[in-house]
Amino acid sequence: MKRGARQGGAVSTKVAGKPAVTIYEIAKHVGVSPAAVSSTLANRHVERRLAADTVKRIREAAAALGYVPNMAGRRLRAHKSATRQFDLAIVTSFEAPLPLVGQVLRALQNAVDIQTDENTRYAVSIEMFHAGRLKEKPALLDANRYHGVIITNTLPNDDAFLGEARLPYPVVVLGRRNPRYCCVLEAPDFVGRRSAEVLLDARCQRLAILHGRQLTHTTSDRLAAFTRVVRERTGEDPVVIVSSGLQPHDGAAAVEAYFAKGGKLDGLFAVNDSLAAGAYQAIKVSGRRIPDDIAVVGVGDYELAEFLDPPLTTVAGANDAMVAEAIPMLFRLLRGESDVPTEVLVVPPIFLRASTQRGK
Amino acid sequence: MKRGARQGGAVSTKVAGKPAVTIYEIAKHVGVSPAAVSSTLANRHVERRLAADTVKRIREAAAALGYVPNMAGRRLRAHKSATRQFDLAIVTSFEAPLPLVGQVLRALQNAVDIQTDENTRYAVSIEMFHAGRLKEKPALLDANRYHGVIITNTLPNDDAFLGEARLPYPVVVLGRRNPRYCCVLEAPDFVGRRSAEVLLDARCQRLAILHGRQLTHTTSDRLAAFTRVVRERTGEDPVVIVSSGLQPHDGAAAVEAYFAKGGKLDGLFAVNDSLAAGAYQAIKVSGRRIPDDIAVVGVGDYELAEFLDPPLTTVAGANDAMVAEAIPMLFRLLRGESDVPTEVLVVPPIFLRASTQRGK
DNA sequence: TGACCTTGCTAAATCCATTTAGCTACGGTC
DNA sequence: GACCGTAGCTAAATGGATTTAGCAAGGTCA
Repeated sequence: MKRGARQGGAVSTKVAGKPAVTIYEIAKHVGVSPAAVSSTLANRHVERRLAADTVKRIREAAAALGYVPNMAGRRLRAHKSATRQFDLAIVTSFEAPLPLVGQVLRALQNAVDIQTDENTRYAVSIEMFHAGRLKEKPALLDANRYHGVIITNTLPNDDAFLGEARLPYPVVVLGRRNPRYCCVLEAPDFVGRRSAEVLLDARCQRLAILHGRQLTHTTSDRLAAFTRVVRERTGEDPVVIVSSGLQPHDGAAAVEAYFAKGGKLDGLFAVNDSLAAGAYQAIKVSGRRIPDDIAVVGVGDYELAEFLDPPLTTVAGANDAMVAEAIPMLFRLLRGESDVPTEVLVVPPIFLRASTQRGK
Repeated sequence: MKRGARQGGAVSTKVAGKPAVTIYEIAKHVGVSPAAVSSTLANRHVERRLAADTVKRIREAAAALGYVPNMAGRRLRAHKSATRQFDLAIVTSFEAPLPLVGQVLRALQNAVDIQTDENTRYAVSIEMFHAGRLKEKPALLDANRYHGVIITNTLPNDDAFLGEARLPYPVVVLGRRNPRYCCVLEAPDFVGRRSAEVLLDARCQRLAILHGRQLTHTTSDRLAAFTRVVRERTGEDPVVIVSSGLQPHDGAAAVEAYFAKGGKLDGLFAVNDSLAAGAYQAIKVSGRRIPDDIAVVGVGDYELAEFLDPPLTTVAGANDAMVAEAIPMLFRLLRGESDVPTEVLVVPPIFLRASTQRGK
C-alpha cells in the first residue's frame, strides 16, 4: 500500500536496446493483421466489426508487450495537408523565477491563439534545463522537434554552448547578447545605474547589492553597472551580499548573516524581487525600518512587489517589454523574413514606491 | 519602422485550404529530386555534394513557397526504434495562479528527468485554455498529440466538457473530482473548515471570506465549508467579498470597496494568497492592523506568504502534496497499470503565522 | 583503350499508424 | 442453384522527410 513506491520506475519495463513495440509486432504476436491492431487500439473495433475475442487478445498483447504508440506516426497519418503545424518551445532553466517564465508563456500563448486558424496550428512546449547545464539537453540540436524557440535564463556556460552549437531552427534569446542569434535584452547598464541613482538620490551613503551565487548575463550586468556608479559617486565600492539561491529565504538568510557579523548599510539593491522580499524580512526582524534606516530597490519581476510593506520601488522589470519584442521577432523568423534585427534593446520602466521615499 | 506592425499576421501567407508545401513540391518547382531538397534543407548539401547553384535555387524556392517542415514526418524518420518517446502535457487555464502551474511543471520535469534514459524520452508541454472554455480546444480530443496529461484549474464548465468528452489517453485531474478520470484533490471541507476554526480560535467575531468571481471546484468547496462552520459556531453567515479577478490588486480593490461602504470585519479568509496580499494592503491603508484589528488566513499557494508583513497564516497549499500524488499516478496510467486509484484525497498542511496571532 | 576517380544527382526503402476497398466463408432466401 | 447479406478479417496505399545505394557523365592516369 506504500504510495508512490513506484515513483522511480521507468514507464517501460522493456530491456534496454530492444526495438520499440509497434502494431506490427503486436499483430504478429496475436496472429492478425496490423489493421486489426490499429482498429482495436483506436477503439474503432466495433465499427470495423472485429470479434470481441480478437479485440481482447490484441489488448492483452499490447499491454503485455508494453506498447507505446508512436505519435509521430499517428500525427503524420492524421495530418490534414491543408494545416501547417508549428511546434514552439520556451527553453528556460529550472532555477529561473517563475513569473518570468510565466510571462513568456502567457504572451506566447496569446500570440499563438491569435494566429491559430483552420490552416495554422501551434503547440507551445516548455523545455527546462538545470542552470548552466544546457548542453545536457542534446535533443535541442535535433531539427525534428521545434520550428522555433525562445531561450531565456541561461548562465554563461549555457551561452557558450549556444554560441558553438548553432541550433537548426529560429531562435530568439531573451536577456543576453549572443552573436549567433536574435537577442532581446535590457539596455545595458541601465538597471544597475538607475538603481544606484535612486538610492543615492534618497541620500543613502552605504550601499549594498544583493544577488545570488550564480550570475546570469543580466544580473552580472546589473552588478557591474551598480558598482561602477556607486564608486563614481561615492568613491567607495558597494557592499556585495551573496545569497545561495534566489528564493526569498535565501535573501533573508544572506542579509541576516550580513547583519550578524556587524555589517552596516542604508541602501540595498536586490537584483530580483524574491531576494528583495527576503531582505525585507531580515531588515524588519533586525529592528530596522524601511526606508528610513534602509532604502530598498528591487526589480519588478514579481507582481507582488507593489504589495510588500512598504511597497517596493522597482527598476527594471523590463520583462514584459522584452517579451513583447521577442515574440513578434520569433514569428518573423518563422516566416523566413530576412530583415529581422539581431539585437533589440529594451529600456525598463521605473516604479518609485515607498521603499525609497525617505523623509528628507 | 513601426515595430510589431506585423504582430497579427499569420506566419504563413498561403491562401486558406491550399495543401501545405512539401519537399516534393519544392523539388518539382526547382526540377530536382526530393532527396536533393531534403539534403539542402537539412544542411547536408556539402557532404551530399550538391552544386552550390542547386542549393541556392532550392533555398530560394523553399522560401518563396513558404515551406514549413512537417515535424511528424521528420520525427518519424529520425526515430530510433529503440527509444520510446512520451509526450506529456499540463493542461491549465490562463487565469490560474502561476505558482500552481509552476509547481506542476517543475515536479513533472523532475520526474521526467529521472526517468529519461537512452531508451525513454519525454517532452513536456503546456496547453493553456481560457477558464471555462476548455471545449474550444478540440485538439485535446485527438489521440495523436499526447501520451498523457495532467489537467488543472478547470471551471465547472470545463469539468462538464471533460466528463462528456472522455479524452483518449491517460489523464490525471488535479483539484477536482471527475468520475471519468483519476483525480487528486484536497480533502473536501478541510480548508474551509480549518480556516474558519483558526479565525474563530483567534476570537474573531465578524468573519469574511474573499474570493474571485469565478469559483473553481476547489474554491467553491472552500467557500461552502467556511460558511457552514462559521454559521454553526457563530449563528451568523460570514460576509462574502467578491473580487473581480485573482490578482493582488483585485483583492485590494474588493476589500477597499467593502470598507468604503462601511463594512466591518475582524477575521478574513482569502481563498488564495494573491488575494490575501491585496487584502493586506487595503487593510493597512485603511489604518487597521493585522492581526489585532483583522486576522487574516490565506492559502499557501504563494512562496511569498511567509514574507508578507506580518507573515501570513496559511491553511491548504496542498498543491505540493497533490502534485506529489498526481505525477506517479500519471506514470502508472502510462504504464497501463490497472489498479490505479481513481481518487486520492490530500490533507493540506497548516502554517500558523503572525497574521492570526492576536494578543489575547 | 581501359581502369579508376570525382562530381552531381536520383530511385527507392524506411520510419509507424490509419483507413479504404475488398476478400472469404458462412448462412439464409427464393 | 443462384443470389444476397453479413461477420470478420486483410492488403495496400497513404502521410512527409531522410538516407543508402548507386547511376551517369566527365576527367585523369598509365
